[in-house]
Parts: sequence; C-alpha cells; structure tokens
Amino acid sequence: MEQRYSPKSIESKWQEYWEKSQVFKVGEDESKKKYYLLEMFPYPSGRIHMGHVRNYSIGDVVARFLRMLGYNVLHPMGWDAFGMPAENAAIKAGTHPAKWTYDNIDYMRNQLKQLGFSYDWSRELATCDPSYYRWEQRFFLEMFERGLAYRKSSYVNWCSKCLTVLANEQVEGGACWRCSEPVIQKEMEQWFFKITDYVEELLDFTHKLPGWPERVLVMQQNWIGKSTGSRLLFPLESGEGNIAVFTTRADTLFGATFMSMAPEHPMVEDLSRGTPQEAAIRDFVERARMSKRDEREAELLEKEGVFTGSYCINPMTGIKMPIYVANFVLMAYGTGAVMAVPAHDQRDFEFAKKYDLPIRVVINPAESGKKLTADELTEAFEDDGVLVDSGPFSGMLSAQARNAITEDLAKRGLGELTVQYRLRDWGISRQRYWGAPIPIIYCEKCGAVPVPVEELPVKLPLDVELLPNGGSPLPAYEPFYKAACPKCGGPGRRETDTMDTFVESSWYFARFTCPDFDRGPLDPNRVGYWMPVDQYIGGIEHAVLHLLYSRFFVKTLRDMGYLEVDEPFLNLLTQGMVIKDGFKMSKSKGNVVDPDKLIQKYGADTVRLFCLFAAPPEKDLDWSDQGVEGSFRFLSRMWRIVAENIDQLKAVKPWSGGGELSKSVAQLRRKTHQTIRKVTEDIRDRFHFNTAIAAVMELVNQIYQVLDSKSDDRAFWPVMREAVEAVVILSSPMVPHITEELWKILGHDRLLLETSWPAWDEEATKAEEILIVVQVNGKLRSRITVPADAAEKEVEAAALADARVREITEGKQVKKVVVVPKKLVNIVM
RNA sequence: GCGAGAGUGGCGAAAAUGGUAGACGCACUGGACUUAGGAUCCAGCCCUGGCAACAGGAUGGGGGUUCAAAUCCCCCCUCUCGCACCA
Repeated sequence: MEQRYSPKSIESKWQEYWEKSQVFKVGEDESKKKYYLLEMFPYPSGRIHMGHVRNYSIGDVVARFLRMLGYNVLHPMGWDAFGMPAENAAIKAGTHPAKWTYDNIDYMRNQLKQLGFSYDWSRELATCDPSYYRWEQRFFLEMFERGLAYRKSSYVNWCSKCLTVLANEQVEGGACWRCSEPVIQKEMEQWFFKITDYVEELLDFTHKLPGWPERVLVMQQNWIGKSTGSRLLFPLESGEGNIAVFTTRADTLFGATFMSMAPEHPMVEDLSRGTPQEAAIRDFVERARMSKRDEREAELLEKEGVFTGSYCINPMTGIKMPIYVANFVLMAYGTGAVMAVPAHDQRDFEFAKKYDLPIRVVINPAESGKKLTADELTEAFEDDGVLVDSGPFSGMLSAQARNAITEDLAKRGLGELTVQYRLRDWGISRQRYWGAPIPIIYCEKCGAVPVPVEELPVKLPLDVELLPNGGSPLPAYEPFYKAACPKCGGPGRRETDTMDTFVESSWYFARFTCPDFDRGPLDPNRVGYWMPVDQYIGGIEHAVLHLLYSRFFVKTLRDMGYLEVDEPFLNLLTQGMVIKDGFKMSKSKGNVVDPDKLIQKYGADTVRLFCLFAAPPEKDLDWSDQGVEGSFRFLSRMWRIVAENIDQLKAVKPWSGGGELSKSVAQLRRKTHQTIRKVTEDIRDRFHFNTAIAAVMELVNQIYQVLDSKSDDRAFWPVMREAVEAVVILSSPMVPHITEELWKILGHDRLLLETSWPAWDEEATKAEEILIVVQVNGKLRSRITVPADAAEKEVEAAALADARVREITEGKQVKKVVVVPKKLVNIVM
C-alpha cells in the first residue's frame, strides 16, 4: 500500500468501477422502502461551479447514507437544457444552440462523474430533447382542452435586451431576472397557464408542508398575496356604466372623494373622449406606458395624475367624484381602479394635497377618543377605528362596517365581499428560439387550433440560421411556420413562440422515474412507486419561481390523471450560497474557484469534504483555500492510520466484545460507539454534516493518541480495527473514494457502499464513571467523578464532600442543592 | 414601510430539550524530527491578573425570569434576505 495518500488514481479507479458495475442503477423494489432524493438539475452553462458542487455533495451524502441504511434510493441527474444563454452564446461563437448545449452537457457530465456522485446515469435526461418535450406539448394540449392553457392579450413584462416577455415571477425589482435590464410594459397576445385556478390549494398547502423551510413558505404566501375585501361599483355620472374597484377598506367609503385609475385601464380613453382633458390624458398615458417599470415603481417617484374630465358618483354619499388617471395605480392588481380616500390612505392623501382635492375624515381612533379634522391632518390616519360622518354606519367599528357597508351596497347590486390575490396567471410564451414549441396552429377560419396529439412532437427545427440581434428566427422560417389547419385543412401558421423554460423544470422530477417510457408522459406504475420526491435540495433563489410553478404543475398533472400526489416535494432543503472574499462567487466579481483545478490538485474527496465541513448546509459557505488544505490534511491522516499499521490491522478481526479492556483501549472503544451514534444522528436527523465530520475527526485524533500509548492489551488491535473501520464507514458518504479504497486495503471483498451502515452498541457508549460539574451559587467550582449508576443522594454527598467545595462552603449555611443527573450539582447558599 | 432570519475567539464554526461557552477545523506561537521543510508529530492558543494552583470578566447593548440563560421573556442597536405605491 502507498504510504502517501494520492487521490488521483484511487478516484478514477472507483469511478470507473461504479460506472461499469452500475451500482447506482435502481428499479422499483417493493421489498425495500423507497427514497427519492433529488437535487435541482443544472442549466448546462458550460462548467460546474462551486454552488453545484456544494448542492450535489450534500445530496450525495444523503443518498449514499440512506442506501447503506437499506433504502431503495432514486438519485437521478439531468439537464435543464433549454434557455436563452444557449442562443446568446451560439450567436457569439458562431455555433448552434444545440451543439453548444450538448457540448456543455458532455463536459459537465464528466465533471460530475469526476466528483464521484452516486447518480443513476441511466435515467439522465435533457429537456431540449424531443423525447422529453413532446410530453410537455401533450400536457399543453390537455391543459388547453381544460381551459388551463389559454390565450389573451394583456400588458406583459418585456425585456428589450432579451427580446422576450417575462413572467411576473421573473421580474426582480422592475428588472429582468436574467440580465437586469429594466422591464417595460407591452401589450401582447400571450399564452397563459391558469395557475390562479389553484391559488387556494397552493396557499392551503403552504400550511401542510412541515418539511419545508418556513421562510420559503412565507415567501410563497407573500407572492400569492391573498387579501379579503370588497368589490364595489361606482356609477358614472353620465349614467353609462360603473367603475369597479377593489378595496380592503369599505369602511372608509364615505370618505372617498375621487377616483384613481391606472393609465392602462381600458375605460380611460372613453372617459376622457370629448372632454377638454382628452389631449392631456393621451399625453399622460403615453408617458406612463413608455416609462420603465422600475421608474414607475420607485419609492421616490412622485405621485402624479391627470383629471379625465369625467365623474363618478359615490354610491353612499352621492358626491360627484372626479376620475383621475394616476401613475401609482397598478393595472395588474385588483381592478386597476382605486377609490381614493385621502383622509385614510397615505397615497391618496399626498395626491389630494397635490391636486387640491377634498379630504373627508370618516374614521376616528377608537381608543383615544380623539377627533380628527381634515384641516389638521398632516398625514392619513390609516388604522381601524370608529366611523363618523358615515350616515347610518356612524359609530360602528371599522371591522363591522366593512361588511355592513358592502352588504348594504349589495342590495343595490353595487357591492360584494371578495378575495383578491396578487398572483396572476403564468405567462409562458417566449419570443425566443431555443425552447419547446407551443403546439398550436393559427387558422384564419378556425382560430387557434391545437396540433393533434398524434402529430407530436412539434419539433424545434435545428437547421435555422440564428439572427445576430438575438430575435427568434422561427417567425421567418417557412418550413416551420407553414402548416395546414388541422381542423379545416386550410392554410395555417404555426405558433412560433416557445414555452418558458420553467415549464420543463416543473415536471422533470416526475419524468426521472420513467425517462424511457414512450407510451405516454409518465408510467403510472413507476411514477406511483417513486413520487413524491422525499428530499429536494437546491438554492433559495428558486423559492418562488421554480418551486411554485412545480407545485402548480403537479396539481394539474394530478387532475389530468398522471400523478396521484398533491405536492411534488415532501422535504425541501435550501442550501446557502458559496461566498468568497465577502461576495457570492460569480464571474463578474472575479472570485470564482474552478472545481476542475481543485480536483486536479486535491481530489474530489477533499473538495466534497470541505464543502460539507465548512458550514451547515443551509448557511452560506465562506470559501477558504486554507480550509481546503485542512480537509486534505485530514484525509491524509486517515490514510496514514491504515498505511502505517496495515499489517497489525489486517491480522485481526474487529473487536466483538467480551473480556476486560485496559483503560485507554476501553476509552477508544467507547469513543468509537459514541461516534457512530453521533454521526448517524447528525446525518439522519439534522443534515449537519459539519458536526458529523468533526466527530469523526475527534475519533481519528483519539486513534492517534491510543496508537502512541503502546498498550500490550491483547484486545488492542481488534479494538483499534473496530475504530479504524468506523472512521472509514462513517465518512464514506462524504468521501466515498478514499474510504472505498481503504476498505479494500483492510481486506474486505465486498464493496463498502454495499455494506450496511453500522449500528452502535448503546452499552459500549456508556462510561462506568462520569464527570459531574459542581457549582456553588451557579459558579463552576469543582469537578468530581462518580460511578455512572450513582444515586442522586450519593452524587450530592460526593459533591458536598469535595475538598474545594468544602473550602468554599466552610461555615456557611447550605440552602439548597440541585442535582442534575449525569450533569451537575449546584449548591445554593 | 411590511415580513423572515441572524449577531458567540483573529477566522469558519460547536453547544437537541436552559445545566462545564468555544467541540472540530483554519490561522498563529513554541518545541521535536530533519541538510532543509511550506511534510509530519507534540504542546499552547477568549480577555484581565498570577510562575502556578486559581480568581474575575465574557455569547451585539440594556433589563427580567430561574438554583442555573448563548438558549426563555421585554426594550433597543446592527446586519442579511424576501416583498414593496397590492388599494
């Protein structure tokens, strides 16, 4: 055996062996308990980065650990392979997105293999493959049939750099999530998935996912943004129709003195037509539309508006309310129109002050009994309170009045209690090339006609020329767009938009259970066996996007009969970022660490070990080159224990109990079993790999000490062997190559990864004598050793008899003695 | 502004259920082995005082509950994240 630990040849040897013998390939085995462990699959951007290494190292520990515990573990890997970077890179490099993508996949697959992850590679899939997206197109058609996929024209988020539409979830602070270009509003015909049909269930289940981090659930709840209130109608002065508003404060209706509308509101044009305000309104609306969304939503943006020239009537007071178009009203929320109550809403207050509109106080503070007056207000009073100047409702509390006023209006058909959500339907059309085609043909006669299921997949043509500006070549590519109407046979035009790539990632986890199934999207038997995912691991950045879409998609697949689960992911672990020099590792910060180089220098085991040891998984990990060095040093120490003692170790069997042990040997055996317990519990119950590794390090340290002690106990080597094997087995999920090698060197024929996880002997973890801490008045004063089975009274007596304790308690009255079994004695004076 | 989370040595971090604060690792210091070592091994390493045994202080700050608080409660400060004119 090599005296020095040199990972290179060891690692490639075992990787080849694992691959050849297909040890990680799994099938449905009813005799075993299944466990579906999944890490978020990567976008094939070119190379694996440290974030991936960390994510997949965490997953691999769990997968290997559970395998050894006897679970049937599904642990697949694939590629989120459609997406814009492929197009941009291909244009730049003069290649094709498909080639770029598949080349990257080849490179990255190799990187993952070099890291030794225990994937069932036979299940690998790439979402850009027609054998994958054909089923997505099928889902689309079924969703279309059920009205869950529909087309509508609306204002959508447009990124002028990416030349495509973005879903709301993909807009961060008014800018494109991908390129940070400010997003503008553009009116377009788009396909939508009706996620709002599932809004209540999506919200409801945020309370039924105990295995998810609270903050992710809260983020989803916030995103869904449920609020209960009233929908009220304000008749137009002209008598021709009403304006609908949503309000959570129907109790303030008597204080509504004007109306504010979003610039995009469809009634704006009619309301201003023929009035002196027509030109001013047109100008204002145009300006608002062109202004970028981040400017419009910026906190400091001053409230501005223009009178439309028309009025509506307050249905309670009968007062004429001027209708304004205001820049702060969002078309996207509620009805796009807001009843303005300046006394009780800060925005309306500022607006009223600016344009000199009337302010009416209708709520007073309930407790202080203070009376507010419009003249004295310096800011809106937004709290609930007691109604005043509100006709028959005066004197009521806000909470009651909200219902009472709405019900009163309901009698006149002007109001109803309603629920409003922030969540809107998921816009999935993308004006890009590298995505799954939407299987629709437009016919002048028949409209939007679905492609017949038998004709799927609608293949994305690969023989196109990309446009230098990044726009999709499909609308100009006749062989693709030219199609006959499936209904009437007349001339048609194929949909040239592609689907949002988040659609692919919304169901890949289900496809992993049966990636070769060709008689439908999902094999009911296999998907039934494996789903749901028991443990999902990935970055927090997908808290809303991917994780909400996937939850929705699973519910629709369930309702279409493809799945039987309500939720895709039973447990979710969101791992922290990898930080270096205070910043998240990124190309733009120039602080990336290349996994290839590290593997080259230290081997995969060291890289994995460091990622697991430096921080618990959910926290950010501070990268440290010296820390990596330390991880390598530890593995070298582990190696040396075996290398320097191989003959003696091989000559014996692990200690199996029986007989007296000398002190240091007995201590080593106790430490061994305590470590087995600690590591098992840390991995199983808490995913705290850092403390599990620390425990193994402690055992290694003790092994070195005991090796130094040169005991002539005949149990020495057997106990030593038991300890060394524990080190090897317990660290094997984290560092699988070195441990597999050491296992073999120790003389085992069977693979370490086919070996059962060790059980600890509870008896062996117990010491016959234990250390008890003695406090006087809560201060640590002494330590005593007592037999482990000593009774409380005996422990108390021993503590009081302790020399140091007697020194302190000398001549004083002991008031009370607290004995905590096996821990401490506190003497109170 | 709203919501969530976090503040512990020079650094990354440990301390299920309140019970020896700082395990483990990094860095640092000293020593051993060595032609040499940036390899390895041993020892030290929160602050103050002391040769030492030991004493006192210390988990962002202040108060409280308790025999006992990093941990529970109240107030304040700082940082991170998410949402943000949502009517």
